[in-house]
Formats: sequence, C-alpha cells, structure tokens
Amino acid sequence: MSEPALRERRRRQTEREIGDVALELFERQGVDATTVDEIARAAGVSSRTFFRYFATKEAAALVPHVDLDERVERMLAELGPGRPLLDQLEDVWREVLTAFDDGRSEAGRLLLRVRRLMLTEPGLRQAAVALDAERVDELVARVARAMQLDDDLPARIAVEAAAVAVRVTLDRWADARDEGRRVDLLATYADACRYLRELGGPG
Amino acid sequence: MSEPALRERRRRQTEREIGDVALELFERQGVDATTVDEIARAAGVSSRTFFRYFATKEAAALVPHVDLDERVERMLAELGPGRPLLDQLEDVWREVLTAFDDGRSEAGRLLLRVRRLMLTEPGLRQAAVALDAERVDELVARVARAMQLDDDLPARIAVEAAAVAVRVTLDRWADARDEGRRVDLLATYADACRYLRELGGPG
DNA sequence: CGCCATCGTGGCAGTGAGTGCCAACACGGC
DNA sequence: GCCGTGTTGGCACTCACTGCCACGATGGCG
Repeated sequence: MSEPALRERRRRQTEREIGDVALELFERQGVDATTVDEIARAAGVSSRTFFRYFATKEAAALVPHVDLDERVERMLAELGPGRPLLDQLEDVWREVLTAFDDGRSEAGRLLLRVRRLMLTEPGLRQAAVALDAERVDELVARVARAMQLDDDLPARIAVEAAAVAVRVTLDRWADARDEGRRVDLLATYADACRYLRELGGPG
Repeated sequence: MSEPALRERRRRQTEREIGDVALELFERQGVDATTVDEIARAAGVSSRTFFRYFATKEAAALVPHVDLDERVERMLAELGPGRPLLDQLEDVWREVLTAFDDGRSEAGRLLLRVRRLMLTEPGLRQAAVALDAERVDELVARVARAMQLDDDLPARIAVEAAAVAVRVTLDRWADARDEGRRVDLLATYADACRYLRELGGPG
C-alpha cells in the first residue's frame, strides 16, 4: 500500500479528461480526421502521455464501455454453482443495463454516445469488439476456475452467448436512438435472451 | 464480360503468393517483427502493391480464412424459410468443416496454420474477429432480405450464435493440435451446437 | 524544514503502417 | 501498328506508436 490516493485520483481524472475530449472530437470530426496530438492537446497533456493512458487512439473513447464492463465484473463476485450460468449472467446484465438505461445516469448517456459513434466508425467498433472478446476470455477463465470445470466448452458457449445478447441489444438501442426512435433497453434485452433460449426449438 | 480472364487469374495468383509468404514469415518471426516491406519483397511485389491487395498487414495472413467464409457463403445460396435458420446454418457449417478437417485438404492445412498463429498473435486474432463480424452482418442482412423480416433480431441472434459455435470449435481445434493432441473437429462442433441449444435448459 | 527515492510527464528521435499522386508499362481491342 | 484501360512501382507524406532521457512534482523520513 502506501499508494497515495492523490496520485490515483489524479490519474483517474486525467483518464476521464482524455476520454471525454476524445469522444467529443470523434463525434465532431470523425475518428480518422482526429489525431492523437489533437486529443492530447485538448486534454492538456502531451501525446506521449496520452499513450501512457491508452494503448490506441480508439481506446480513449471506450472509457464508458470499460466502466460498464467493470460494473458487471464487480457484480459477478458472487457466482454460485447452484443456478445455470446463463441465468446468473443475464441477471447481472439486466441489473446493470437498468442502471445505464437512457438518461438515467451520466454513465448511461456516455455509453449511448459511444455506441452511436460505433455505428458509423468501423475502427471504433473493431476496438470495442476486441475489448469485448478480452472480457469474455477473462470471464470464461474465471468461471472455469470457480466451478473447477475440466472442460470449459459449455461455460464458454454460455458466456459468449450472453455477450451476444448484450451486444445485439446495445446495437439496437443505439440504432433506434440514432433515428430518434425510443426503445426500451430492458425489453429489447429480454427479447434477445428469449430468442437465444428458443434456439433449440423453432428459428 | 470482356473481363480478360488473364488479369483475374494473375490477380488471384499474386494474392495467394502474398498470403502464403505472409503466413510463412509470421510463423517464423512473429507478426510484429515482420514488416510489410519484407512480405512484399519476398512475394516479388512492391509494398505499394501489397496494399492494393490487402488493406492491412494482418489481412494477408487471413486468406485461408476468407476462403472458408466464401465457401460457406456459396453453400448458403439455397436458404429456405421452411426449416429453422440455425439448423440450416449448422448443416452448411458441418459440411464445410468436414472438408477442412485435418490434413484432408490443402485449404484445411492452411486454415489450421492461421488458427494456431492466432493463439499467440493478438493482432491477428483481432483482425479475424473483425472479419467475422463483417461476415455476420452481411449474412444477417441477406437473411432478413430473403425472408422479408420486419424484425431482424431473431435472425441476428441465430447467425451470431452459429458464429460463436464455429469460432469456439476452431479455437479448440487449433489449441489441441498446438499441444500435439488430436481432436475430432466435427465432434467438437457437434458438442458446441448441443451446448448452444441446451442454453434454455440447464447450464 | 530539507534530503532523497520514486514516479509521472514532456520532448525527441525513430520505426513502420497506410495513402495520394504520378509516370512507366502491360494488356486487349481495333 | 495505335489507343484506352488497368496494373505496377517509386516517391513523398501523414500519423500511430515506442524507447530513451532529463526534468519536475510527490511523498516518506530524519
């Protein structure tokens, strides 16, 4: 320990600042037309420092997305072997999505901005997909460890399936709001989960 | 018409050549340690020409993967509304995977090399994931058009789910063969599909 | 308060991916 | 033979990203 909270707080603050500025600039002029130097300057740091906070240009705009994932990860602390894995994952996601729905929270508003940007920015979407894949891998490893599975195939399928439901839901959400339509995030998520479970039956 | 077959044939040949060389070099020295200039030179073209064939360095090594996808796409010509979508997708994939299994074909051997490389090369995996996402989007659009769906949510879920099963299967395959173990590609795929359909029940 | 270890930051130089532009050349039709 | 089209290579350029080093701020400690 002896980790001075000041440093940590400043670090988080700088990270937020860079992330906010990046998102703003990406929205205004597009990802390709925005240089790292521009973002860094607007955030009051050097471009060299930018890369100490984010590995890539796109990663800076994904801070709200990381927040979402971390929230889920924290809530998944109590993963029990009692109930089906998919049920537990969906419960957590349902709760988290509730908190992020529409303008209910600042985090939700930020997430919506990112997801809308992703609709027109392939590079950003790719970065988000890569991030998602990492999270899935981590989660699978964690589940396999916690449940002491000798074969992680079913766990991987379940986690990936849950991720698909969430991704599809968020895309719908962003797409609808992009056209001015209003959708119920949770209702859409419920639909996605239902279709997922109905795969065994009809099509 | 009037498309001189010679040009086309040459183009394909050059593409193969670059792809082969790229895969070879990536295997030998790693993706990061290999420059585009190196690949281009080894393939007998300029680096400027390289980028007329492939948008990124990683894309060059994914030629075998594109072959796989194109094969699937061709076989999906006869998509009918009669049977559940997932069933039809799985049928096609089962057939294609059979053709690519182990050393049964040159295409299969190449695919295995790529998938093994992906295990240790994050950049390559990311590129493959991005490619996969594009294919999924195309396929969803095609299905929605063919079946005249007003809501593509169930179709998207089905296509994404099918993609998950394949991806997981290929990863297992590469991972096992990487450790010298031998796995039955089709049996693994059958397992994955089964777990997918059992999501509604247990976990 | 002042000394010292540690860490974050900026500047700088360098690599290499990816792009626009133009001239040279090969093809295929006439 | 000539000409329109498509392909290639070279050049110059931008910019993402990295290693290195010196400087300044922070926080512990006497």
